[in-house]
Amino acid sequence: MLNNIRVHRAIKNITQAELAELINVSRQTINTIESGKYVPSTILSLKIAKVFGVAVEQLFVLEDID
Amino acid sequence: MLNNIRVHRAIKNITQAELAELINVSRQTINTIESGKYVPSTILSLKIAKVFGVAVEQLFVLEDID
DNA sequence: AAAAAATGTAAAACAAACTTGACAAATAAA
DNA sequence: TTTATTTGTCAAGTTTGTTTTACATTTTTT
Repeated sequence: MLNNIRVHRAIKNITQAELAELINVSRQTINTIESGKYVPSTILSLKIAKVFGVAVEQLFVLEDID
Repeated sequence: MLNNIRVHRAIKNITQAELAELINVSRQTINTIESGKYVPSTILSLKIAKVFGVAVEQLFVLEDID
């Protein structure tokens, strides 16, 4: 599972803390998601995608083949 | 959080068990997601959306205002 | 180069998602 | 109207996501 949060944060020029605040989660949640430690819930994915104005599919990409 | 899984299942004419098998989860997982008991992980959302050929946003809709 | 801001990381605790197994209720088919 | 298929639900257990607190490291600004 890959994600492009860092890229979209860069495009919008906001910090992890700012993104966290926008969707009401802790900064560590953003940090750990962004660094691929875990995949967020669908609710968070939708909220993050909404902030960036993109589809969930553009932010999170399935990679494992099963 | 609303979802349209049942509708898309109807369109594709597949059972809960068949959908479950397609994405390698238990039938109960599909059943409970479909009936709104909990929201799936982003990984499952992406897989389900892929099966139906729609975006995650078309399948799961945020409704609570925060 | 020093100070400030941003990011990485870790542990403990809790919440939410998911599984299995098993059975009841409803719907469809024979 | 009996049988088969599909769907609903419950409980217990495991795994994964999320929070909080706290500190270390890296990057940016002055």
